[in-house]
Amino acid sequence: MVIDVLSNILTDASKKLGYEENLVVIKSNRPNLCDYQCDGVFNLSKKYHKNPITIGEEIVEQVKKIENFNEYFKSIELCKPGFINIIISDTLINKCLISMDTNYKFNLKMPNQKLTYVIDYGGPNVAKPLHVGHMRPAIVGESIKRIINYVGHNTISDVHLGDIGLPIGEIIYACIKDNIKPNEITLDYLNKVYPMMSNIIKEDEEIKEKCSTIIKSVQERKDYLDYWKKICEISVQDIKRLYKYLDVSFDYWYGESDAYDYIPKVKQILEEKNLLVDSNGAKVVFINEDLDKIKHPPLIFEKSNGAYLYESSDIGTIYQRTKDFNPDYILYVTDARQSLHFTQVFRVCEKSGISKNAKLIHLPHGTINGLDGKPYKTRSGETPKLDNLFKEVKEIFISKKESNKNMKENDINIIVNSILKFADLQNSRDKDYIFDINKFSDTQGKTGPYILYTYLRMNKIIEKFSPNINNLSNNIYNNYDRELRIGILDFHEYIMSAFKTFKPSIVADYIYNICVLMNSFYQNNHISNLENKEKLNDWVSVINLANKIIKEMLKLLIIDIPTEM
RNA sequence: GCGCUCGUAGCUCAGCUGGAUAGAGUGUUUGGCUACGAACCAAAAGGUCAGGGGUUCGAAUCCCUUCGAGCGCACCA
Repeated sequence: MVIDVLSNILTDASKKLGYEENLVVIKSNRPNLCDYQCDGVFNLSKKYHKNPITIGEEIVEQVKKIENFNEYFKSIELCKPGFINIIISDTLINKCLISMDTNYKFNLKMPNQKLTYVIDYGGPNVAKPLHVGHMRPAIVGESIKRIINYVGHNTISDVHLGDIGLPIGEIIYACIKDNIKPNEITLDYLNKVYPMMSNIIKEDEEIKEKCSTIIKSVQERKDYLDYWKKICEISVQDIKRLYKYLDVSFDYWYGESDAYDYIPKVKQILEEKNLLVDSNGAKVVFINEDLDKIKHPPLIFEKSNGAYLYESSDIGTIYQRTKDFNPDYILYVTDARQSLHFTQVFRVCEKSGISKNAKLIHLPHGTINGLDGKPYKTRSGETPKLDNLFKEVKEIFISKKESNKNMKENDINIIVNSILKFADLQNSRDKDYIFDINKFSDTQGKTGPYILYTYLRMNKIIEKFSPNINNLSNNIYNNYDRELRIGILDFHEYIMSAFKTFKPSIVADYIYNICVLMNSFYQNNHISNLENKEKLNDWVSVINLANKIIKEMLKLLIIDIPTEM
């Protein structure tokens, strides 16, 4: 908002001087010198073969000539090699604050055209119990979905269950061997049997072949369907329970199995386009383009035994999504290790026209590793379960303070959620990280509880005085005050940047910055016993606006606010 | 072998479409609750941005290269 205003003023000034280039203003990286800076003079200097100091001074002089200069600027000057340093006026700051507080979504500009984003995240396999590694794609995906919605676009979310792969075959095999009937299957049994089968299969090719045959009959809807349905039912129930705890929700609970209905159609399209090639008995699609510098391996569409793989079902899913939803984008939030897979799938869809107008984007997230730096593996059987994680963090939190023992159950759950989510979402989504229970139960410093604590302590004052932003005066009283007000104005850049990069960590950064500024302001200015009523209303209004923003931004990180803590 | 990702403070990480003196948290040291919530605030110390070269007015950021780490490469998902 402020950045746009300033950029426009500077660009206008340079155009008046005959320079054809947009000047971009950014937040200052030398806050002791100025609020905002413009580095564009160097480009102009190169383009017009003039000394940057000369050009910079021309532009500064031109800006000083504008009408109402004082409404926008406290000062503008050229520094050393050619930076334009800007200190904005208190009037501008306060005007922006009022317009943020009184407009929809803090005066965030809504897009001219509403686009549709299909977003695929979560993707748990119904055969395997949820472990701590499943939390990441779930909350990263959910957060990205909420950010896209917030900036004004449509989203359609699909959990895309892994419900028809080899692991299910393994479980059905085990059921038959253990003489367990479909209605006798329990969650405990499922949790136990998969790691066991997984180990057996590694050693025994013959059993693996049998499991493979079983799942093929399921894929063809020929046999074992009662087992399959029961396993899915039990597992999905538990997955829903855990997602509910995380407040992660989906518009569709489709699975890979739903894509199987579209595989014949997809196969037909690929055949018509002559893309399907026989290779060692399997049917594959070669995806290399002439211009490629690197060789991509072909995608296997159909196994030599006639069964399909998740490559095939993913293509089927894209066919279904473009047909049913006609999206502008399809986003996949999955582990970074799948990036080759998606390169292959996307290329096949683009080559064959199956993806229509939809842009296909893989948003990889890093792997969650154990303390040894290696990814958790379900098959080892040692992976910490999600349930245990919740329980452990909760216990640690309660033990932190005597008074925590008396907190309401719901408040504790909210805070535990904030601990987990803020710890996770403040990391760049595409980097691996080491899962450390101590890190995940921290309540001091850059953590969820710090944010919530800040919000609640500010809220006490706000409730006491019911501020009115429309009566905001033109004054700013000290540096703590000014830094807070300017910090709030960063809102639009942060939210748009989070949207453009699909990175929740940028939202987390903004929230944290505001909280730091508020705490600093709070601790260095005493508010509630001010005798100057105008000053009192000014300060409480600013805090109130900040708190309103924090509340909405926390929603984007799937974090609620407790009644007390 | 081919490819992808990465290497920033003791530890965990921001910053990467190039900008001025590289930032947080944590840990360490110190100060602050008879003023609105100390899960807080104020301050100090802590860096050859893995090494080397290049591009340029300017490089943690872009290019090349060496070293180191992780991951992926045909019928698992």
